[in-house]
Amino acid sequence: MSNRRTPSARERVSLRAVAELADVSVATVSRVMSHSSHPVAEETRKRVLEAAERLGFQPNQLARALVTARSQTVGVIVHDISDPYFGELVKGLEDEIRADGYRLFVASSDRNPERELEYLRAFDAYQVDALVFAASALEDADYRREVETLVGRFESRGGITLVLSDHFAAGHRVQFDNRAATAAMVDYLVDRGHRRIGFILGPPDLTVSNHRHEGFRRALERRKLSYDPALVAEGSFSIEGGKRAAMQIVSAGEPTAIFASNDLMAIGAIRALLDNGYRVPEDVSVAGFDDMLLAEYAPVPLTTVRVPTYDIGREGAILLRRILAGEDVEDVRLVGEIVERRSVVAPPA
Amino acid sequence: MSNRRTPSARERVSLRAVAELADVSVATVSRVMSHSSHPVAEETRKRVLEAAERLGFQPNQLARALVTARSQTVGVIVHDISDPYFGELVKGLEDEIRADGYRLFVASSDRNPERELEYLRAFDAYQVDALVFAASALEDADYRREVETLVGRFESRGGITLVLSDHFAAGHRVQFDNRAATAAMVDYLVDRGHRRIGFILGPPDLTVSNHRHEGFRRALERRKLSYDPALVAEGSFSIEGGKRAAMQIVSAGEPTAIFASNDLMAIGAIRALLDNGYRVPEDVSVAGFDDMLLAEYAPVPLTTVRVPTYDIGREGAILLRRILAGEDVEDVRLVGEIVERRSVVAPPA
DNA sequence: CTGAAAGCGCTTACAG
DNA sequence: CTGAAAGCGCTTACAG
Repeated sequence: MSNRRTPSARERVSLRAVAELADVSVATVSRVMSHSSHPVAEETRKRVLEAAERLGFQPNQLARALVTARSQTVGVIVHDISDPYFGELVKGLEDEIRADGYRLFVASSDRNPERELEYLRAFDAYQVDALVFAASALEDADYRREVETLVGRFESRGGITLVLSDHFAAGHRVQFDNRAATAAMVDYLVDRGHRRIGFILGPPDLTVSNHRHEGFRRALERRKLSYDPALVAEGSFSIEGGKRAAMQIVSAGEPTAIFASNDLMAIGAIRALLDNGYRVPEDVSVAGFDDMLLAEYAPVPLTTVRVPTYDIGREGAILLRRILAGEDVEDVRLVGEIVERRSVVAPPA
Repeated sequence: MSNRRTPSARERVSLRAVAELADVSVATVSRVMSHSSHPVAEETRKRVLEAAERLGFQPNQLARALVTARSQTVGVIVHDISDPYFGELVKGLEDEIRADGYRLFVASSDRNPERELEYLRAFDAYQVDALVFAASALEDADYRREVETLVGRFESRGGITLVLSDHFAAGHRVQFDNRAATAAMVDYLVDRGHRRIGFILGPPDLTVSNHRHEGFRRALERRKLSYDPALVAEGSFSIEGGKRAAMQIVSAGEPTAIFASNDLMAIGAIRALLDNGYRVPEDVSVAGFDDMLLAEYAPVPLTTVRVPTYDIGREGAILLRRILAGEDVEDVRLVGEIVERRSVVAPPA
């Protein structure tokens, strides 16, 4: 009488249990639970539903995915999920794709090629229906080669790939022209009278950093301003990096404005400048890039380039839905705009 | 000669293909690919590995999970992945659990009971090995009942549940005492001479909001200060909410300090106060809660309660690893501390 | 409208 | 050390 059944017995309620209780075949249960178009008598359907309810039946998606070859999952690669840029993008993606029944794997590469590749392989192994590159490409030859063959295999299996960043991977894309947006901010600064403009670079091994850098150089050229290496420093897209880079530029180059290629670095720059006795924007103007949620609440409200992060995610999800529905789609192009706040004014006389 | 094989043919490389190429059974291939302890001759292993390499074989995790009843995935529920609080927590979790081969599903409930339940059911359907409640419980009777039965079913199936927030769900937990930490900040304020302290509440349907509110009331009581409803307003854990609440409190209650129950609201409060001609902290002090990355870079560097968000995630992952390894574990307790910056001083004379 | 059966891609006793 | 076979929990032609 004792021990016939341990209390910790793993009870997995399967189609079969429901079928037995409802006294029908598993095929029939499957049809009603998966909302198949195959006809089922109303009375039968009711019995099945009741049995499923009573047993607390939850169809096993792994089994379903295995046979249908559709997992209803998507894998998204970000650099760092604690970076608000990626949080907002993923939120946009999730908000839009949720209703279609897709679930998200999210993975932070930490800009480490090995790590990103490991995640890409894992996503492939989990048979995600789509691979999303929310993170910029890394500039590394081995990485490039590996990504190309992985994505190639993935697509030959019927997977779809979506690029939401400056990444070389072949696939559908939501484009944001980082070069043009960077150049637009340089124009804005020059138009206000700045001639000595410092620039804080992102990590050099990121494609997006290089694109923004190119935008900066080209705009300078177009405006007949020379590119002075003393005015350029690396800030690794972080607050601390922004602080260091700003102090370096200010002590070596006497800029009237500093343009940080993301908001985190701009915020660091403002803080460092303020703490070292510079007035912002009176002594030196500071501009950012991204317009993250908190840009408005920086030590000085930040004038920056708005990247529609949430919408990039959202438009990506819309694209995905249409592709999965078999539609022919075109890439989407999103543009930036300059948000004027208080961190930029004309240079001191 | 044409059309024998469309270029888009879905080529899924399976164990069987590798077995054929290596001229062994699928059992043998399985053993080498899954690093089984079952012995395989060195020469055979080599042949299998080569064949797998040549074909670009990637084991199908869905199939593996189906038979082993271990998916190597965990599902985490947050309120909003674009909120840095959750981003940091998820990062801590991911950084630590990654090496064990676990992958993360992440889902934002938007504090909507239906939505959270939908995600919980989905995670169950995907056979996650663990369910992680990173988000506080919602105060809703139906929600409570449903969560309890879902979690019950999940655990009876052998799933493990991990609670990293103020949530009633039964399971292993990493605890942070929100009541005590809130009370500590009240003590800090009172010790500096404040008697009229405003309080900005989080959303009332969140357990964590209520716990912080309780901490506030109790500390007041302990310090023999009365609870004045004119000094309390709701701010929904958002910047905008913090702005509104701060102005409401300041115009109705003449506080010398405002304690916002999260940093986002504190930042909103500071900005609103500043923009309305109040000096912070000279006219009114402002304290926050969380110590998010950007708290130091608020319009006035924020004095706040540090919640070890990243570590909560990290400790959760460590707990998870030990549980999955079959160890007996105890809940973890993490404590807050007050981080003094520039937004709090003694009240004006 | 219903069901028996094959099969998705793996793992794992069991036998040799 | 190797393999044949059953089975994980589903779906889906196929037959009736």
